Amino acid sequence: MTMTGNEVRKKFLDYFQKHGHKVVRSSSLVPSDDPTLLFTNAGMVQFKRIFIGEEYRGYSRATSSQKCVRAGGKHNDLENVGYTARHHTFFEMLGNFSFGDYFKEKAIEFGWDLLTNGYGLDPNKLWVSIYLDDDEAYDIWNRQIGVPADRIKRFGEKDNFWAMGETGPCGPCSEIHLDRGVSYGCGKPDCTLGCECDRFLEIWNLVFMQFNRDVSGKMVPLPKPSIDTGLGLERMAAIVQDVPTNFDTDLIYPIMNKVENLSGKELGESYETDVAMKVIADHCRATAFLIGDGILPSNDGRGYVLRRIMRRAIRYGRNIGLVRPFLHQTAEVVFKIMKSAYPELSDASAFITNVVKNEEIRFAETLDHGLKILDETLSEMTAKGKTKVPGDVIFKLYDTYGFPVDIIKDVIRDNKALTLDMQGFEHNMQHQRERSRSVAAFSGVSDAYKDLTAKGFKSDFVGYDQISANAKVVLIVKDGTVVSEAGERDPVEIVTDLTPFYGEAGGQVGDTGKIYGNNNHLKIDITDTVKDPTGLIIHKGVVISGTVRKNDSVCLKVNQEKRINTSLNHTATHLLHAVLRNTLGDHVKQAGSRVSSDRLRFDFAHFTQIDRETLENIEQQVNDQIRENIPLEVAEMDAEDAFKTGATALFEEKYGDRVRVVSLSDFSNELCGGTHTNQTGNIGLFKIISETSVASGIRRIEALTGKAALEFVQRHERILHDIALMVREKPEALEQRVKKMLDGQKSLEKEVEKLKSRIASISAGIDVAGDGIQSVNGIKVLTKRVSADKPAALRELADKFRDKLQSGIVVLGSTAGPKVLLITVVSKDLTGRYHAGNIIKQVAGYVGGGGGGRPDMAQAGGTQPENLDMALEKVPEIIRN
RNA sequence: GGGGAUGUAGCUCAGUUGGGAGAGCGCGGCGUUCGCAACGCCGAGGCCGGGGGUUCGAAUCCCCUCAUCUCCA
Repeated sequence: MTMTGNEVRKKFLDYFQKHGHKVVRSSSLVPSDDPTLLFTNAGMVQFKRIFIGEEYRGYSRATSSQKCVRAGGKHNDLENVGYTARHHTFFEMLGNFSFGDYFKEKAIEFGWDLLTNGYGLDPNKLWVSIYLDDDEAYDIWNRQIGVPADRIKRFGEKDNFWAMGETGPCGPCSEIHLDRGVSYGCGKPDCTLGCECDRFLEIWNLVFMQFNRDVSGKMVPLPKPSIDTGLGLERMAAIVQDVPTNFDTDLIYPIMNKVENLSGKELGESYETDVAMKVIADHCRATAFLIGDGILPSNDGRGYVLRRIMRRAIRYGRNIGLVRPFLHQTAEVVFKIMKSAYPELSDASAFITNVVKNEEIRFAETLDHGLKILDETLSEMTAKGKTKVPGDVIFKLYDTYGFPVDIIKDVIRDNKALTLDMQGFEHNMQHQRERSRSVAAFSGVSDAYKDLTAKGFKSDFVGYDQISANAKVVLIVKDGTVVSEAGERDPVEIVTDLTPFYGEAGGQVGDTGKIYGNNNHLKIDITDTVKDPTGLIIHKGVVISGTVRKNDSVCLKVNQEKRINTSLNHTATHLLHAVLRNTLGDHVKQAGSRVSSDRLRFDFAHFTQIDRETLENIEQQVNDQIRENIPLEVAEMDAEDAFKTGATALFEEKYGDRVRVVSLSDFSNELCGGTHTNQTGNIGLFKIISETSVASGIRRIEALTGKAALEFVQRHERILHDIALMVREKPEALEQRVKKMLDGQKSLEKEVEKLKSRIASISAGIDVAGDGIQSVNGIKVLTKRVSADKPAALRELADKFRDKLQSGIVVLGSTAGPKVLLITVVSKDLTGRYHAGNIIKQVAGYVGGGGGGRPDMAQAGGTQPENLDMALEKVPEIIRN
């Protein structure tokens, strides 16, 4: 009986649930409270704060199957994928966790029991590694479990000691390995556990967290040792299904199958084909899940890593003849495989497919453009007889145009005469890396709050149905440190046991207001309220009068007007979100929002600009719902239940076990912790004020509600009214009127230009009666002062004179305000002997300017109008020389 | 966060130490044709992304800004 990958996952979670573990949903691939980490890369990431004592949850045993991505950042497996049996950018990590509950003994027991009895592995094929001096673990393995001494190996810090970072919790670990038999091995006589070959497969890592390493490197025993384990799902599936690589399991193989169909190639055909198929299979899993978690391809941060993964897959696709967009098709196989474990992924399939296809098209454009530039560069080189493509040229193609180096290599491969200066390229890359290295500053939770959060303290938010409340001051922080009291003009951060103040979260800004105490002798002005990742609500403000002390009883009052306006905007945001999905399609995903008292901003995934008509339609629909005066309903329920009801959830939000679902009839249904108005009618009016782009594939709508919306409309109406008055026309007819005026203006401008040049011609005496013409060196030379206000007018005149002269030189001058305009035209037959530019330079010298131009036409100017006549008189002399 | 590139006609793009804004496709008219395609002739269409500066003069040089593409972290 073989187990499917989904069954392997289920068996693991069921086993630990049976043993008192809480089954926890996989957290998002975007770590919710750790900006230093690019992606969730291990099962313990979502429990990190619990391990270091900054957070407390209602359970001490947990188990999960965690989505993980290792690409970019510290753990980067990207370049290895495709060439090995087990490297992935995306994988699932099964794990069981103990937070100060059981320790080594139980962890080892569970692990062994599940592997041998649960998954049915042969105990005689299992090997164990432990940390050098961890005799405790040795005893458990050897005496209690009964693993013979010759199958227990001790390894050093590199292999069997785990640490979260330079400092923090750490401890020895123990790994369970499987001997797959000599057929997988290298065949060397000394082949044993630890050998580089494929015979021994590491399957399960049990981490015994028992120390805390401080900055000096000293290791202090933790009060409550913990357990963190990790078992790769794909690897386990490969073992259970008895297949050589993870790629052969039912979790991944169907994707490669699809690639075979699309490309017409077959696995096993050649090494290159196999690599390409593995790369595509792996990368489209990562792609699907990353986009599913709200990341979009972009040019920095997480989005950039996603783009690199996608483009790598596309590149390998080209190697097996997949030149048309294909990645979105293979991604559909991922939805199918993962549907039972991750239903939300296939729910978002239309959106994900769209994003992928869009990126494929974009990359194709980049490649086309790059190929064109590459061709030009290469033909230029061969023309000059060069054979080595310089490193900086390769770098420029890559850096500026995003043209992949391997494709340059492909092109060169066909052209044997050329070589690439890869060393020079690497040198440039290195330089770029050094130049752009910058510290990613992360202002985490201040140390001042750690003691409080470690106790599991959470501020009690009572602001959903009241805007003032009495409470006790629990913590006062001044300049980042805990203080027992704060006086007048002190900037403070205050935590109370309960509060009606909403802390900034989910796009809604924090409340402002006042805190009173001590019979109103104490007054604190609160300018912002934030919510830290563990649930503390922190009031930020300044003490206006009196002194605030710890344990004081105070009264907190939220600024009512701002709160109400914010609530209106928040409810309107939900309406807008629902209308957008109904109107534009299910691919519309919220990508961010900001709800404040004076406006609302909503960012969402959509590929094109929304035309005027649709926008108006959206605005109308939102207002329709407002007039329906729908009562707002709020329900608290288990997160699992909420997802089942199909409530819209955001990717980046971290949801607890209990969630709040905000519904407006059956029109809108969203997970939301924000404050709302209780009837949609309160919103009054909803008015969109702009629709713009924020990033590729993301649009932003800004809108107003209530009074602000009305004021906006009135302001615009007033402007319209004033303009109508100005042009004496009804507002309804303004458009026609203004268009007519603009058209009229344009034709008038043209008419003026025409007339000006006619006047200039006439006043210049264009018929060349001999007036002003001299013979110099046997050439007809015309110098004349004319009136022209622009260089173009002067040019036109000069051309006319030249045409009349047929052969000769024309020098014209004019004054325009404080400046002088000059022009010289030499007829074509004389350009060999006279250069207009040289002549004009000398003439311009007399009027305090300079100039130049082509041999047959040159322009100049100057700043001394009083010298113009004198300058023109000098012309014959200049030409003579 | 730090670099590089691009922005010119409806579209794709030229524009060479700063000196008359262009081509191809598309569009309109006329001609050829029974009609269409094709072809020929003529024509309309541009704050050269926006703002500031240097200069007698800026699509071109400098600074700022916006948008798009791209690399690195």
